[in-house]
Amino acid sequence: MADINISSLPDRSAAQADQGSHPAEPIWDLIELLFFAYRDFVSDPDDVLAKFSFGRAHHRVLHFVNRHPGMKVADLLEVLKITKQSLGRVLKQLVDQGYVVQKEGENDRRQRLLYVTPKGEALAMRLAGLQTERIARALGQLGPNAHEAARRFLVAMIDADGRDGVQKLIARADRARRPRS
Amino acid sequence: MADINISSLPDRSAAQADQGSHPAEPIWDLIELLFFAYRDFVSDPDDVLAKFSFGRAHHRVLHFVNRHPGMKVADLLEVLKITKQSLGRVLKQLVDQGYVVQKEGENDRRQRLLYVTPKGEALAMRLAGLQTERIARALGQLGPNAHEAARRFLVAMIDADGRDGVQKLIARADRARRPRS
DNA sequence: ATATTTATGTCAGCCATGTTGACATATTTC
DNA sequence: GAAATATGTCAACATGGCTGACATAAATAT
Repeated sequence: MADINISSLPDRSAAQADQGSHPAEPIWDLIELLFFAYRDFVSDPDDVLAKFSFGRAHHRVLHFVNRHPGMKVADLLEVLKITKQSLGRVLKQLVDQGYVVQKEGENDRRQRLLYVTPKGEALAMRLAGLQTERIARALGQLGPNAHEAARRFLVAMIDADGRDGVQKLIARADRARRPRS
Repeated sequence: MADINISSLPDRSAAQADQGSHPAEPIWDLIELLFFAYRDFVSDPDDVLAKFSFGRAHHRVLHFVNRHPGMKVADLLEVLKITKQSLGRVLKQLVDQGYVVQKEGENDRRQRLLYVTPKGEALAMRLAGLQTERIARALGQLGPNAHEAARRFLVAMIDADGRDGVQKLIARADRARRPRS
C-alpha cells in the first residue's frame, strides 16, 4: 500500500530523447530516492558496527576482503577509491583486532594479500545479512524480475569505464564461492 | 554490451521465501552494485562543488531547499537525519555566501523558512543536471519501464516508516513545480 | 500574566575518515 | 646494480558527523 502516490505520475524522465533544444527537467524522483534508499541501506550495519567501535570505513574494507579473499592492497584502493593512508588506518585496526590477516604473495612477495579470519567472516556475514534482509524485503514486494531490473539499473549507473571491472569482480567472486554450480 | 556477465546468473535472491531453515545467502550483487552506483552517482557533483569550496553536505542542503522551497529547518533536519549543529555549519555558509535565504514564517514567526536565491538555484540545477545526465544515460540503455522499475525498487528499499513521508515529499514538490498539468 | 514549550542558533570540543606530501623498506624487474 | 613497484608510515590538515550546554524569541498552556 501507499506506493500509488508516486508510481502513477507520468514518466517525463528525459531519458528517451532530449533532442537538443532546452535543458531537460531533472529526474527528481530518482535523484531523491537514491539518496533516501542509500541512507537507509547503510544505516542497519552502522548500528551493529557502533557496538564494535567500527565505522563505515571498516565495513567497506571488511566487506570486500570477505567477498574477494586474496585481494591485493592495491586492488582494494582501486575499488574503494581512497588513498592508502585512509585505508591504512582502518585496515591496521582490523588486522590488530584479528578480523583480517595479510599473507605474503606467493609469486610476488611484496604483496600483502588480504583475507578475513573466521571472526572477520562472522562480522562481515552478519552485516551482509542485515543488508540482504532489506533487499529481500524490497524485492519481495515487487515482481519476480525485480532483482534483474534493479541489477541492470545499478550497473548502468556505474561509470562506463569502471562497469566491466565491477561486473568481472562480482562474477569472479560469485564463481569462487560456488565452485561448480 | 558487457552486461551479459552478471545478468545471466540464476536468481537465488532469497527474496521469495526463505522458510526458516538455514541462513540465506547474501544478495551480493545488489549489495555491491548499490555501493558502486552510489559512489559514482555522487562523484559528478563533487567535482563541481570542489570549485566552490563546497562539499556533499552543502549539496544535500542546497538540493532539498531548492527542491522543496519554504522548508522549515526542522524538516531539513528530519530529512537529512543529522543534528542541527551539523546542519548549522553548512547552512550558515550557504546563507552567508548568498545561495540560500531564510524568511520568517508567516503563521509562526519562530520558523526560518528556507529558500534558494537565483544564485543558489543555478548551482542546484547544475548539480541536478549532472545527476540527471547519469540517470538518463542509464535509463536510455534499458527498457521503457526502467524508470518505473527503478523507482519501485528504491522506494521499497526505504525504511517502512519513512516511506510514506518520502513519497509525499516528492509528490508535493512535483505538484508545486508544475502547478496545473 | 506568567510559565512552559517550541524553533532555532551558537559555542566548544571530540571523533571518524577523507586529503596531501614526504619518506622508508622490501622485492621485482630492467 | 639501478630503477620501478607494492606497501607502510609519519605528520598535518579538512570535512562533516557527534554530544552537551546554553541563549533567544515566539507560541502555547495554565
